[in-house]
Amino acid sequence: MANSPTGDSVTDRLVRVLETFTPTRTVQTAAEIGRRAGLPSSTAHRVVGDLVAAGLLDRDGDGRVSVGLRLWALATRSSHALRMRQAALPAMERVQARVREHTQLAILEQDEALFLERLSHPEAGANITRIAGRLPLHAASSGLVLLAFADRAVQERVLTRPLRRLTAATPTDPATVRRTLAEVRRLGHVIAPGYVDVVSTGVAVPVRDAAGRATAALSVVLPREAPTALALEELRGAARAVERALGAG
Amino acid sequence: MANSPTGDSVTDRLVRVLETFTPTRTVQTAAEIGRRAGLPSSTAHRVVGDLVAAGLLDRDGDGRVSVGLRLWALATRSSHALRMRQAALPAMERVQARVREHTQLAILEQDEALFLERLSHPEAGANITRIAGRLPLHAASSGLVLLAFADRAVQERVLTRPLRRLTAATPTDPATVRRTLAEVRRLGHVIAPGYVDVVSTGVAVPVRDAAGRATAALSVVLPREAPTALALEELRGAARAVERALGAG
DNA sequence: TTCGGACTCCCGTTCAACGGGAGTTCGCTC
DNA sequence: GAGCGAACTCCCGTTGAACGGGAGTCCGAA
Repeated sequence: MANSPTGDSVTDRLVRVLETFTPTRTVQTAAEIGRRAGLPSSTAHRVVGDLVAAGLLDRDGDGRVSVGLRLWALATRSSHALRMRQAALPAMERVQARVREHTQLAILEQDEALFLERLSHPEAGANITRIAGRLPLHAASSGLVLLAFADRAVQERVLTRPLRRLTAATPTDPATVRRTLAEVRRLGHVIAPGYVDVVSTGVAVPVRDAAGRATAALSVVLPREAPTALALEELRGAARAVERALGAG
Repeated sequence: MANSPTGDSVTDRLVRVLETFTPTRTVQTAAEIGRRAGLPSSTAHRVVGDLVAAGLLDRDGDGRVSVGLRLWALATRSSHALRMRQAALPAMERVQARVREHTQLAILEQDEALFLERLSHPEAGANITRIAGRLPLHAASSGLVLLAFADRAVQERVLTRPLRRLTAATPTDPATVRRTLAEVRRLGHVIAPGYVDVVSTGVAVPVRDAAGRATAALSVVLPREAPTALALEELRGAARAVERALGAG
């Protein structure tokens, strides 16, 4: 029946189906989903029907479906993301007001940096990241602090896999990244010029828990050659504020 | 096998499991989940294990589990909630800066008002609603505008079911609510004194689509006897801004 | 009118999920 | 430290729900 050799439970497939949706592809037909998830047509239609019935997908006027609000409502029961966001927002607003550039909050998820929140500044330039967007840990400034203060196991896993190059400046040599991580641990911050986007520099600091691990990263995206001192100072203060808020909450 | 008589697919059960989590109960043991979802012990443990493997639940140090970040990441592929939130946030920030009270964004979901976002004001009092929280449509000011500009079918469904009383002031007579809805349609806003919480008054306006239906509601929570004129004016402006942003986006 | 794609329905096959039950671990109480 | 209960894991025979090939419908484009 299942032609796929490795573990393919109903739950796995559900996740696969949901993952066919991306920020730029938010509505699809059942047939498209089936093709992308590798399901036979009749199965795809049945599964999509089930998910619509359960409210995890919404069917619009025509046959097209999108990820359902129900799922959003269920997901917000995720205490971690929500609590982190709540704890960080006030501090992020302060940073953004002073630095007047994009201010971001990211966490480590599935060996990538997942951006939970972003405050944009109208005067600031364009920005690649978006809420719920992801970037590789070795490239984004947020990712580097997350990685620097993560479990050794995560570091090994990430560094033994090929490191994707986003720009000419992206470090893709594991040894280089290792040196950067050591430096990050020493300084408590990272400055990543052009790693993600040639015209901008990311500045990031960790939000750490009692055990010293980074539970999140706060970052600011500056123009490539802009001074970083103010951003760094603000981020440090914000990180401490978030740590206090998490401890208190 | 399935002892439950009515439709009980794997997907349904997955949703039931996730729904055992609430904003105040964000971590549970597998056994607790099983009890609350009405599953036999061995099944509960197996199912929870599967969900953890799929990343939809996270297991912490001990045996306890919480809703996984993975789910959050999947859910944010829900274009509707995310786009609405993005479109509304700037306008909400303006309202909050001027009115200096809790400012909220809600949408209609599963015949309830689902709060997508809330900006709290430190000077403002306590507030019942929370992000991802829900309130009945006939009680919350947001709910009333959502209901007033919703499909007739939704209105009938809601009004033919018993209307829950939250405070002495909550309207629970369908005829009264109908009159209120007509009024809301005429005025384009609603003022709900004490319906949800005796000490506060909700003021809400609809964000409408091209067809005139409410796609969301913006609201402000004021102290019970506070003047509402400023809030109303700000909300109206904000709603128009959100409508423009949605149209442009 | 034909063609192709999206979708629905049907139905025989089959295997993965089911859950009872036994066993293990842990922490608490007396 | 014996006894107890709860949480959890593992095993395994049963079975019915999910599977998916295939045929049929609908619709729009060529």
